[in-house]
Amino acid sequence: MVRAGLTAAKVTAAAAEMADEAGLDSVTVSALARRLGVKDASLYSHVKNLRDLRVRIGLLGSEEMTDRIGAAVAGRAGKDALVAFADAYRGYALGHPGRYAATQMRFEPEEVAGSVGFRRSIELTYGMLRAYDLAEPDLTDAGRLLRSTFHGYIHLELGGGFGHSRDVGESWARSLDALHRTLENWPARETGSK
Amino acid sequence: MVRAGLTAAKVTAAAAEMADEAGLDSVTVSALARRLGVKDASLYSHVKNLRDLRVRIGLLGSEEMTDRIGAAVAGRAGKDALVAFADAYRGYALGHPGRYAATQMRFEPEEVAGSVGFRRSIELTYGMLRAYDLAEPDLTDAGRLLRSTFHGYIHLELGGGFGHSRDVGESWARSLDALHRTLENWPARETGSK
DNA sequence: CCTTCTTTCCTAGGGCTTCTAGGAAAGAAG
DNA sequence: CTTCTTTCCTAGAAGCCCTAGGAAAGAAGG
Repeated sequence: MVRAGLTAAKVTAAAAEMADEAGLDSVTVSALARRLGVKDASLYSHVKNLRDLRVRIGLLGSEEMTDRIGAAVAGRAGKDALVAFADAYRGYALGHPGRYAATQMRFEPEEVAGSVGFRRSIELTYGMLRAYDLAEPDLTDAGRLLRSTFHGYIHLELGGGFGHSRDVGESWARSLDALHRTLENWPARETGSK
Repeated sequence: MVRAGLTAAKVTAAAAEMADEAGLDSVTVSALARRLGVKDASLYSHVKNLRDLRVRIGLLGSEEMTDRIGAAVAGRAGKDALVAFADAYRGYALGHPGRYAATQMRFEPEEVAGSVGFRRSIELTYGMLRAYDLAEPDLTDAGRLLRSTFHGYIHLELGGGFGHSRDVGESWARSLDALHRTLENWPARETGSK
């Protein structure tokens, strides 16, 4: 019997490739076993179940993604940092759609407990926002707006939700421009203005 | 043999309820058959397959949602219209998370061909943006930014992506305020400003 | 009323999936 | 060379999607 020499990390890496190629939903235990030249049951030595497999893809993706974003924003501030953050975010998501989708699962607290990706993601966001000189709760509100916009854009773009007429990259750049101005002129509390 | 008296519409309605209660992924042919007191195979007289069932939920959702949004924005303009649109959007999505998720599927052209929901959704968006006096391609860019933000916000909120500290409704209201200002002061082309 | 047609629902079954139990053998550790 | 751990296996239960072919309920027509 020639062994395949699998480990949890190798299994996860193969699953992540599959996810990017064919979509997260098509990552199944049996399809992955076929790809690895192994029987279904053998994978259960490395991974608890299907859910666990997908969670591992998500944790891997969040770490890779925050690595890239961290490198992109290093030494930048203000609009430079915003654009670098956003482009690294979008670039990773478009290049690794399956991994990205896995980062958006609804995780249980114990599933993300030992992972650094998600914590670092929050730190990076707040670090980038520092230049805009906001105080809580505006900081939280602005962070939520940014995350929502980034995620929503990518989700719609990956889902084919945008028509083909106008280049999405250009729309994206213009939206970042608009967001930068929004952050610079963040509305004061209790604005009565219309 | 006592008949259940099913039709495609009744099957879809039951499926939509299931989706809202337990998530779109848990809408399966066999689970739906159990709920309706019928054998799996019987549902295939009303629905082509699982995909078709979920598409029907999405089309139903898009029509219900645009009905609500249309009623909300009627007679309003400017920021009033924006807030009415956004609140109706968020209200429907939070109240019907399964239906909403189904509206975000990747549809094939022939699947949405006979449906009015998606077309009306575009019309409503452009109608609401009319007050901001934008010309193409700014109109498209602004529309994409709005859709992304709305969808991203709801997706993160439904996915438990926001912490519990700050009230999401308040963040939402502040973000709408910020978006309104963004639309009012939409950046001119080729801004060199930082 | 009685025949015919259409639609709804059924049984039976194939094929794919997840996952468990229990065992064999490869490779590491003593 | 023996012992232990880990990897991988076979076997099988249970659930899912979907098709084929048939029965019966209800509608439509004579």
